Amino acid sequence: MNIGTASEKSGLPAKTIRYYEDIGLLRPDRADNGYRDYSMSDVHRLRFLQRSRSLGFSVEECRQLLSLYGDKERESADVKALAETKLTEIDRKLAELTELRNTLRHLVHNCHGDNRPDCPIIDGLSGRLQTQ
Amino acid sequence: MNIGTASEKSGLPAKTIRYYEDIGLLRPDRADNGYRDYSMSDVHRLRFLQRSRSLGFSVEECRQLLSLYGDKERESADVKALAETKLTEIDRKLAELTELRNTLRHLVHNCHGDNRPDCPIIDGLSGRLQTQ
DNA sequence: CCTTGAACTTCCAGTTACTGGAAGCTTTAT
DNA sequence: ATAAAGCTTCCAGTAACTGGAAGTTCAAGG
Repeated sequence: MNIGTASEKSGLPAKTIRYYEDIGLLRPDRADNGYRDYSMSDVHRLRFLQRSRSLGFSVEECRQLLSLYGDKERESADVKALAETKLTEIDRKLAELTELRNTLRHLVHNCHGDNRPDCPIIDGLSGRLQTQ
Repeated sequence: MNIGTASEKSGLPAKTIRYYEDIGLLRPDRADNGYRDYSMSDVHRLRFLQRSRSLGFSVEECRQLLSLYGDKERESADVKALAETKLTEIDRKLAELTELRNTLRHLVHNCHGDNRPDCPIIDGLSGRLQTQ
């Protein structure tokens, strides 16, 4: 499929997809006319990139994560160690997102826009802090 | 407190904190010696920035979210509308993160590094796709 | 068959959000 | 008193796109 279709399916702009190719994150085929030709597997990679980038992982982290299923040479132990590391990070992100959601929910349901300086929302927005 | 302390408490590098001041995200006091002097409220803002940036919100989105408790002029309806919008986004991010975590968990517990091209992990890593 | 517009190509420049380093002033610790 | 650590500004560099120009290719209508 052409880059436009891959863009639709992955949720990434064509510009970004070409950039990801430039930096070696995927290598689509080329058709005879010179157009890039994306497989479903390419689209899977792109969609994965779209997601993990939007969740705050760096391109280099994404490159590592992609190697989890792309690199046949990789040892199982390596894969597991990397996945474990990322799992810890994901759990932290989940906890932070949940807290942020609770805070905003509270704001929507309980606050009236009077913005007192001691509004309990402030703590929630910034997360738990060591007091001092 | 000095920028070093604010950095520790917020989890942001001093460089980044100065940058956030440059682009108008906060305005710490200055001590007589010219050093920046951060209040707990400043630290709250910084910690909030650290979190929401690492969760994939842009600086401009963070600026909006910060206005939720920083801008006394803001109408309650505005605040609520913005918070609602962000809530939807957060829920989507939560769902995606959860899926990514499940996938990695599966990888750690069930895979053996043989990387078959039909490995069920591939689907999980890239999320649900409209098939064709 | 011709043309017109959308979609594709490469290349280069600009933007966002930092990040590193130089050069110099202030504070803290011996 | 002096050395190290921490602060200041400024300027340059990097990461990850993003926009636009200039040209090619394809699909549709006359």
